[in-house]
Amino acid sequence: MLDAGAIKRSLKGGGLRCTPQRYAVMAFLMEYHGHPTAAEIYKAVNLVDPRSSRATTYNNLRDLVRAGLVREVAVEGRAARFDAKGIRHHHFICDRCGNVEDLAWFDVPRPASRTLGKRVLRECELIFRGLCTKCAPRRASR
Amino acid sequence: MLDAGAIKRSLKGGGLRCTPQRYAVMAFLMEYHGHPTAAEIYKAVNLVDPRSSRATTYNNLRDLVRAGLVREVAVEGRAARFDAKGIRHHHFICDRCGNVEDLAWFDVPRPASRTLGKRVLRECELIFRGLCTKCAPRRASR
DNA sequence: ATTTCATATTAGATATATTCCAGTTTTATG
DNA sequence: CATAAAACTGGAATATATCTAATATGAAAT
Ligand SMILES: [Mn+2]
Ligand SMILES: [Mn+2]
Ligand SMILES: [Zn+2]
Ligand SMILES: [Zn+2]
Repeated sequence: MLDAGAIKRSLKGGGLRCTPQRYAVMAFLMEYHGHPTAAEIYKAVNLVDPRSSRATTYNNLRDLVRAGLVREVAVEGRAARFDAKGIRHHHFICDRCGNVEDLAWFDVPRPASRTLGKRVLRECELIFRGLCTKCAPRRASR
Repeated sequence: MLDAGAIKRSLKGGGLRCTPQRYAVMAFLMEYHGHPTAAEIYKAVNLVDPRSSRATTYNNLRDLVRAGLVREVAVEGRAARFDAKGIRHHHFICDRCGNVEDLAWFDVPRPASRTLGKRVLRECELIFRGLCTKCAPRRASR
């Protein structure tokens, strides 16, 4: 479905104006199941009107990440990838093709408060690495 | 101390020739306690002879990561950072200054093999985020 | 409905990070 | 020492992301 009112409200909640360009980025991330790069998002939202510039796409992604609505996943050597922070989940990143996949959430033990010291903990991110379903067999058979 | 023979052996073990440039990168990462960028490593190893080119520094870091001797930490929007894979540990990355800090290792539960499916799991990486000791107080008092 | 202005958008330039290239040098082996 | 695979080099090229400054717009207040 994709409730337009809900998106609008969540933008407002994050202190962000609801502009067509920003709405388009958020809506795209919410309905697209995957982890697109900024370039892919830019392209996708521009398939439909109105046109959004590259700078605006980057600006909006930055703002949405700051507002806690979107997560940015840094992948070594490649462009950053994004997903809407819907249900909590972990990630699996393929060594070979770089694909980012969702894994069901499970709780992660926090570090002992002694080891944290004066640091302020906001969140934790658990990334599993290896070969994805598509890459695993061909690597094994080589 | 930094055992030259040990470094040489670990390079050979990873199927890598021991060249002065590659040795310098590995030795630097082993004695330096921190998470330098490729540019910082390039600069550091060139303070002493022999001179290493930028391309070679990148090539060697890539090879060392592939050989499992070095870990690459991707930080969103910034240059990748590297550390020698000595003792297992987790990372804490500061939201504000981007600094990467080591946290004592503790075991992380693996995802159920049912959820992994045909994926081949190699390792897991746990990253904690928030404000580092230096950034925490000033943010709190603002 | 109109005014207002902080916020957002734009195209293009710029900055930063990383990889590629093709010719030369070096390492490790026998 | 001869050999061949691997590694090195500087510079060009590519990829990614941010900046700039002029213009436009959302939404709150009238
Ligand atoms: Mn995800
Ligand atoms: Mn580390
Ligand atoms: Zn894959
Ligand atoms: Zn900090």
